[in-house]
Amino acid sequence: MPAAPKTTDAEIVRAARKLVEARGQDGFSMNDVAAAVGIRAPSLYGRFADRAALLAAVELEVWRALERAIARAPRSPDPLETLMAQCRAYRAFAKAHPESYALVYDANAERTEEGMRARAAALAPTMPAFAALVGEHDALLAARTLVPFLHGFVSMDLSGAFRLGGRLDQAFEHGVRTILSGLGGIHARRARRRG
Amino acid sequence: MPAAPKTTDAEIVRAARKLVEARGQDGFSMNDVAAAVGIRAPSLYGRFADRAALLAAVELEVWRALERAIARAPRSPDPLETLMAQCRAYRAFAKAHPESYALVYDANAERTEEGMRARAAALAPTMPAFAALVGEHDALLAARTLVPFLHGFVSMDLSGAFRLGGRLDQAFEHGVRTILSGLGGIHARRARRRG
DNA sequence: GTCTATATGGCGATAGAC
DNA sequence: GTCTATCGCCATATAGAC
Repeated sequence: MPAAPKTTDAEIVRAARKLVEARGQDGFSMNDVAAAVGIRAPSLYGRFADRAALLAAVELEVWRALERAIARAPRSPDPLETLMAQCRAYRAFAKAHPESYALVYDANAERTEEGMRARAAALAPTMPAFAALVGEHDALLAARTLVPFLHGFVSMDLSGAFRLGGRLDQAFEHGVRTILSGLGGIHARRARRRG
Repeated sequence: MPAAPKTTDAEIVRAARKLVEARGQDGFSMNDVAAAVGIRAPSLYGRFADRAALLAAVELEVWRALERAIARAPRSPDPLETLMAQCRAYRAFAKAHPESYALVYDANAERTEEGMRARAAALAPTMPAFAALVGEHDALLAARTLVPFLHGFVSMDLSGAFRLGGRLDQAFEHGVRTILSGLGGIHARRARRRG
């Protein structure tokens, strides 16, 4: 009779994510994770191939959490206000879970197809507002301008690159509005050209 | 009579940077650095307090290299074209030295006053073009919108977040132009209001 | 300033019993 | 599925001689 399970994969991933958020993706060992769920390190290898596989599972959880955070942002009849609220939700998530956020954008992580899909899904809730603002035709292009700004802003913030003090919020709002304004202008010109 | 120096601090930093670029900031040990300059690991501690101090010295070198890369970008009578060229230089630098770039924006690194100054200096060569485009008064605000986009774009690129293939260059140019257009629009409106 | 020697301890991962 | 035991490795950092 085989040994009875003392835990579940989900609980292990949850524990690993907690450790990542507390001390960073290099700040925990397989031993730590095992101890957190009441088993020994070697037992983890029966469930996850290696440390990288466990970390990849954590990454998926983080993308899903970000997706929920964006989806929960308040909607408005004005797509611009909806997008602003979603941008704020994005930034708030990164500020609340800086290590998780750093994990999913780590340049040295191996890119899995599943991870890429989870990332796209996380940003999907913004697409209707983009479409309403600049039209279906330019929605993707618009996202490809605004999202890098979002990521850049929060990641510069997390890395301590800003010295703006209380004006950070203003700078963020200003940046988002500037970009949406630029997008709107281009959209208007294109629409005129298209007649 | 004390032992003669076999190397210099500058050579050590250069070797460390080469190792960072080859294998990432966690991909080398004090032993590796020492071996690369022909000494033993313990000898490094006579020159740098610890590993973090050596890494901080590498960071300074990277900022200076980025500054040179931006300063070398071709200028044009049109500030918009000057800024485009500087943005391309920024992106090219990050693509050419991805691990160095990741190092200087690492969220977990300790922020030194010297590092912050080096970062500001690296971006200083863009300020005249910003001022020419949107006026002295809005130059800083403009940089605080465009630079996060730059950083976000290249860092998403480096982390494999894009699946655009050859259209990456287009997306980059489009993003920069959209932002500059948004900035220009806001500047024009403000100038009208001011008088 | 550099050396040898070493303290000290962690890590990921595997073997094989139960 | 979990365990104990262990391999094999490499790390940062210090002590003290030259």
